[in-house]
Amino acid sequence: MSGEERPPRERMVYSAAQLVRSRGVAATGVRDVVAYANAPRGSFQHYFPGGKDQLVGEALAWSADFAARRVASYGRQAGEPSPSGLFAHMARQWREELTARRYERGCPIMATASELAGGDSPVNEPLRTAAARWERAVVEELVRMGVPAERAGGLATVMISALEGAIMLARVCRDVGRLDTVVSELAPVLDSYAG
Amino acid sequence: MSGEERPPRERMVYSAAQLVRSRGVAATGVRDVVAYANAPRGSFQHYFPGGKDQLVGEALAWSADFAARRVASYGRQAGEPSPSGLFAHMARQWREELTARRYERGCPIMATASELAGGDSPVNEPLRTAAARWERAVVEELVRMGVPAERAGGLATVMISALEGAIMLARVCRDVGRLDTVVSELAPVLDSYAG
DNA sequence: TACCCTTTATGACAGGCGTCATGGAAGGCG
DNA sequence: CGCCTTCCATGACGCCTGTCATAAAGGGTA
Repeated sequence: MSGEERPPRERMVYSAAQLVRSRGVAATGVRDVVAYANAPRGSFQHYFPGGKDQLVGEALAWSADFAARRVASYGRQAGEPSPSGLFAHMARQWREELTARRYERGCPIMATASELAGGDSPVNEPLRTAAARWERAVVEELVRMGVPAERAGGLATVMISALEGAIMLARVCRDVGRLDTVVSELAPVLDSYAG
Repeated sequence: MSGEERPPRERMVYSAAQLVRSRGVAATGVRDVVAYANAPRGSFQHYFPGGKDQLVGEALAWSADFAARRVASYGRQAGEPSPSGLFAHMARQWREELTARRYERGCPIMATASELAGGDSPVNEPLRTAAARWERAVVEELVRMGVPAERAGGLATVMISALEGAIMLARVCRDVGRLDTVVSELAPVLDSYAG
């Protein structure tokens, strides 16, 4: 998009994120990432002395940052913000992504978790951090719109859980309608935080 | 447990399911499966001429069957069945599984979806069939307890989505509390199918 | 006994993986 | 000029992957 393209290191992190969330961690080779990023091969071991684990970890951090920004963007463009509105905002972005890219890419956190969360990989901590960052962004956005703090945590967990599951079902069934279903079904609970 | 152990073929399918849902598809080698199942190595290519894809496909079918049976078991042991009761039933089983096995194993459908649902793998169809089988089992259980048919589909989608996402978060954060949170937050919506 | 079909055994193949070692360009700076 | 740090290039290493080829047991049946 922009005239000058980003430096190789950044391109590799971004590329790793995209490849991981579309085929998973194990199926994403470092050579693939380098080629996808149009980066010099020798640069990989220079910028990522920690190897593949470091690359995946940074890809997760990048993704979490991206997700957090998306969440925070809701407050600035919503007239009358509400929990269900925020949830619909998040789901809509995924709906567009899935249809535009034909269900090619899913959530990098889910992909990494499925493969690594069960063991004791070094990527485990970046993974937990990424999930926490995303969750915290949702909580902060909820609190900002008036949801009591002790209620926001639970709502955020439900929103992220349902969204992740719906993304998965949408990809498996090749049907973005799952996202709409979850949004409309969940709207009542999300907005009844007063009761 | 039982005196006579199951035939090698069945053991391999079962083992494949367990390994896939703990480390993912790509990280699960056929040699691993054979060793884990205590099966003769030469038997793999005899029973699964379709190779790894066939094995993973059958592992998914087995898992879906297992999940469907678990769902159906609720109706037989619940005094006053309700949607939220069914959901709590499903979540409780996962809670026990995750704590007993220390978050080692997740959902095989999620694991396979994360790696393969984006492309055009032969495993894609078994994957979709497995998800549909599980979803259908939930729908049937809901209808059996009096939920209108046109409402059951949406509820089942929400339940499965939220459960899958909560499983993921629980594994990432090593905290089964996420499951309890989702159960208690979702209870109101699930039981308000009359309105 | 001989035969045949099912099941198991074993070794090899080509290819990909992550990582490492080594060496060369590029450019600021004394 | 020389030096040194940053960045890139290239080839190789050992390991593991899924698959195949080939052959040998096992166990009924005629």
